Amino acid sequence: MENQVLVSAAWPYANAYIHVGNLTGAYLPADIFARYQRLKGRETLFVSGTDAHGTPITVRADNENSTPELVYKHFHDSFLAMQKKVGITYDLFTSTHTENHFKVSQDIFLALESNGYLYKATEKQWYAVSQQKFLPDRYVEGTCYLCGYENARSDQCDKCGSLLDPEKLINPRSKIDNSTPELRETEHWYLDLGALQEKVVAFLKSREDYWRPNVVRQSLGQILANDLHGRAITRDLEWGIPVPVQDAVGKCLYVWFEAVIGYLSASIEWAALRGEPDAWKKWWENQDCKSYYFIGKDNIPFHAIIWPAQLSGTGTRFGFFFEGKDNSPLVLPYDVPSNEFMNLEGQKISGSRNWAVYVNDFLENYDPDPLRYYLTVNMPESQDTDWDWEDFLKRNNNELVATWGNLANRVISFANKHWGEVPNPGELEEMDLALIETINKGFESVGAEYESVHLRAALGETMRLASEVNRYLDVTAPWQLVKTDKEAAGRKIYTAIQAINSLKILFSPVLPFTSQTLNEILGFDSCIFGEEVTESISDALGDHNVNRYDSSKASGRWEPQTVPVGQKFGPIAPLFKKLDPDIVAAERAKLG
RNA sequence: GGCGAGGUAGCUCAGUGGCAGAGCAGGGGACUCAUAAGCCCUUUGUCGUGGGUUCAACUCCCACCCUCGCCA
Repeated sequence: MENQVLVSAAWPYANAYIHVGNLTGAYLPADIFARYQRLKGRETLFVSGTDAHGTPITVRADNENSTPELVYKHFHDSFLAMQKKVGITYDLFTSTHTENHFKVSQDIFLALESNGYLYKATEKQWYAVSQQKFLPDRYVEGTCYLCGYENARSDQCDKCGSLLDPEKLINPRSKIDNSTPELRETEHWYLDLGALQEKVVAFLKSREDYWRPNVVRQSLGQILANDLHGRAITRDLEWGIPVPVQDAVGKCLYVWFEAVIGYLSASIEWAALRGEPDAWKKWWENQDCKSYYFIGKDNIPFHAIIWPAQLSGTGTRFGFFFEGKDNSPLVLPYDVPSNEFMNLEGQKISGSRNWAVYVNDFLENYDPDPLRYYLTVNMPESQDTDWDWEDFLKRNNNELVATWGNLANRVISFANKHWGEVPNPGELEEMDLALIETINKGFESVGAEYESVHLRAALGETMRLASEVNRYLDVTAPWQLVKTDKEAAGRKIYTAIQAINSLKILFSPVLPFTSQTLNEILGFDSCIFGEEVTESISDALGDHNVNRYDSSKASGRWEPQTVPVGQKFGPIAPLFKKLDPDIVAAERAKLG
């Protein structure tokens, strides 16, 4: 079986904090999937980073009297902190504002150009004479030529919702100094998507049978209905990656073009940081490697159409520019398991209306595993779902605490009270062997769900197995047996402990923190997973902080587990907290 | 306007050409190791609307309505 798996998650944009919808849309499913792959023993590379460039960041910097670099770093650092707290274990989480990413992006540009997939064209853009520079569309406001709204952006009217042709805007004015801009011609590079259409369609069709229908059907339908057309990949901007051509003064790569290249550049940076600069090729030049892109539905066209087009168009020329010799073709996405959206209390999540639950805020008051549990059990895998505080409370108290946390607690407390260690079972009986067999089979049944990226189903199956153990206890009633036949009672408790010990691994992709706690309660000093570490890296662009996954102590394996007879327990404590119903009203009051 | 997703139990959501499902909520019961948790039993549905294909449609086809997204 193939052994390399590339797991990647969408690159968060550096002008907003991460909320629960972002987390469940892309970062959490990617992490759960990566953890599962690591437990399976596959060589897993899980990368992402901050999307640092583009106009919205420049706008924010101007509004805050700051600089784009400071704005991006502020949010980037908040992402790094969030990831550690909620347990998103990237092998590398970097940013697009690195020397490495600049070079890789520029080399992809050059490779596409060398293969004939770029062309130049002239268009008209608003130019601020007062500042002697071109203005991005959203820097220009004026009167909407469709509805007459006076504060429309040049590319979109917020009043009537229409996308606008910037050139037709009435009474244009610069948002910077209210001066009147003029239209000037400017030359830009275009990616010739039309010439790549055939490759993209073939790519999508070859994956049609196993991709989620909302991803592949929309993409194919869109292309077949409208055909792909050339798309500008450069802008007149200062904050971004310079176009690697002599006469391209003041021009940068458009963010949509360079951000997706981050998947490749982050893999290359990861290899370099590891001291094995060619190691990334095991994932990118190895056609047996399966690459998964976890994204929200807003990102589907970029990952299902444009990124495959960029990779196809690059062919073997990237290596030529990057290191002086042609590369083997780069691996196209194996799957793009896009999620839909999570709403909040029935309404769309919106930062500007304060209708959001931010991950960092949530973790001030609650633990990460209950968050991961609720977001997984309610993950928008096939349609939009809703975050509802009352539902969160109930699922925490009635499912996570009651079924799984209580199971672990009741068994271990009972064992500790009567034996003070894992009891000797004597000879196991049919019922005991049957339970162990049921749980052991879980590594296949739950694993099968993970293999096909059905995370909700995987968790549901795991919970069902936990219920099996609760049922076993109820039937065997060791609390009665212990009064008459202590060895028989020990046999039941020994069996339940073995089951719980395996469930610890089965739950661990979703609940890594409490699985580790349980590991220690059961008397082990090993670590199931590695650890996320923040480091500062210096390059020609300055410093950037990254998160890296240190797997040196990770020893968890996706296989049936055994606790030795006589093993002493660690400090015993409940895995989860039961929450007070009052939090529902309190949390709802914070919204809006 | 074009493309696509969704409309299933009070709630959140699975599912499928062959007797409508899970969890939660509601009702009843036996137990007591455990975070008053767990276990057993149990009620509820015009499967968006109207047609069609079929021995059989929630499922396939057509039209329509509603919600959401993408593109123009």
